[in-house]
Order: sequence, then structure tokens, then C-alpha cells
Amino acid sequence: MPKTYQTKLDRVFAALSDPTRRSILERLKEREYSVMQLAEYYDMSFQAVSKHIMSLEKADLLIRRKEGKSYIFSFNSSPLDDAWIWITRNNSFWQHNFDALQNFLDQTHRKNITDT
Amino acid sequence: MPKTYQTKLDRVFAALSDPTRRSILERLKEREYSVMQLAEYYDMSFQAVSKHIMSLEKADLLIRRKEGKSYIFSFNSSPLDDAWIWITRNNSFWQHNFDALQNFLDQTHRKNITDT
DNA sequence: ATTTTATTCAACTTTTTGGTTGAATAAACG
DNA sequence: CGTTTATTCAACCAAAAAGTTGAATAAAAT
Repeated sequence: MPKTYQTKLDRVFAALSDPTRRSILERLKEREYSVMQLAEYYDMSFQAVSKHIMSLEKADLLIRRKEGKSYIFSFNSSPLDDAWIWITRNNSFWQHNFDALQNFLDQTHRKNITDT
Repeated sequence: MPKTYQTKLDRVFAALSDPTRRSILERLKEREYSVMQLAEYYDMSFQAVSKHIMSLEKADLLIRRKEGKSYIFSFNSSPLDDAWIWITRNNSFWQHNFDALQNFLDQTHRKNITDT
């Protein structure tokens, strides 16, 4: 049984299934961090944190930049969009309020375009 | 290293990280299925499909009902709410449009309450 | 009562995951 | 230059995940 190819969406949901990784993303939402800076918050080796970072990168959720001897990470939230869409499409609440949601999204998108 | 306790949210995201399981949920959104009926669609043993079902149940995403010699499954989408909220809170798009979203959710919720 | 059908359970295998420690590399500091 | 700092890489381990096959159970059909 050859491994079933993992899609982007698979990797995003897998990345989000670990509390350490979600916590890292929540921190990076506020500001940038290096590996060492992140590692201080977690009760595991910095190498383990480094691995979590690599798995977030595999899901394209991080942007890495080298600065001196450090790597500085920031949050790339765009891969969340597909996950958000999947959940929204399949949540019965939105299913039942789909017209309202559709309208809202159209308006928000329009607003977003005209604002830019 | 004792196992780090898995939260509800962990289980939901983990459940969604597999394409077979997402596919099962998408089918159950449309109508109810038994294990055998679901298994027809996938290129794996019915026991493997049964295991996927069990892992969806661990995330509380299914409702199981016995009918004759079959188990009939339907989709319980409510655990998706927390996942949706996590993504929405951490997606920079919504972060920048948070007031709009907040208003929309308040209104939708109010509408939902008065409708009921 | 026996057989068929639907499903789970059990045992097993392989791969992945999440952690460890120790060594290697690369930049900065004295 | 030699040392410290930041990080990855490599090897390893235990547990979990994703599949398999075969046996057990429970309800229905003959």
C-alpha cells in the first residue's frame, strides 16, 4: 500500500492538529520570533521546536528570513483560507445561513477591494 | 516523555487532516450512510473505513444509530465550530476585517435566536 | 437451526510523528 | 584565530496512524 499523496489541505489541517504548533502560530500573529525565542516558551528541546517549525513550513504557514546567525519567522496565514472554506462549506450552521454568508463575503470582499 | 493529552480541537483538526475522512463527512452532509455503503466508495477494506469512522467519532463528528444489523451514521458538524473560530481568529484577513465579522456574527446569531 | 450480512475486534506490519541526544555548520564576538 | 551562539542534521526511540487479514458477534433471512 503506497502512501496516499498528501495534499496542501491535509498538511494544513495536520499542522493545526498539534497544540504547540497552534501556539507558535498564535505568537507569530503578534510579532516575529527566532527558533530560540520560541523555544523558551515550551517544555521541550529547541530541536523539537525546530521540528514543529519545519512541519509548519511544510504547510507553508511560515515565512523564514535569515538575520545574522538567527532565522526569523513570521506567519503566513494564507494557507488557512482553504481550511476556512472547507469548514465553512461543511458546517451546517453556514449551510443554513448560506445566503447571509454569501452576501457578507461579497460585501467584505468588495469593501476590501475598494479600500486598497 | 508521557503523552501530551489531546484536546477536542486537536482531535477535530487531526480528523480533518485525512482526505478519506473529509470525503466521508462531505457525503454524510448530503445523506446518511452505513459503513458498507461508505466503504464502496474507497479503495480500501471496509475495516479500514470502519477505523476512519471511529476516528471521526473520537472527534465527535458523527452520530451513530443502530438500525437492524447496520449502523447508520450522520454528520454532527458542531465540533467544527471551535476549529472555525480558531482559524477565523488567526487568519489575518479576518483580523483586518474583524469589526465587520464581529457585527456580522452578532447579527447572524441574533437572527438565529429570534428565528427559533 | 443454519447461513448470510454488517460490523467490530484482534493481531500484525509499515510509516509517520513527536520527542530525545550528540555532532555539524555558520555567523558573530573576543 | 578560537569560542560562543543559533540552528539544522542524524541517529535513535516510543507511540500513534493507517493499512492489512482473520476471527468473533449480532441481527436477519432462509
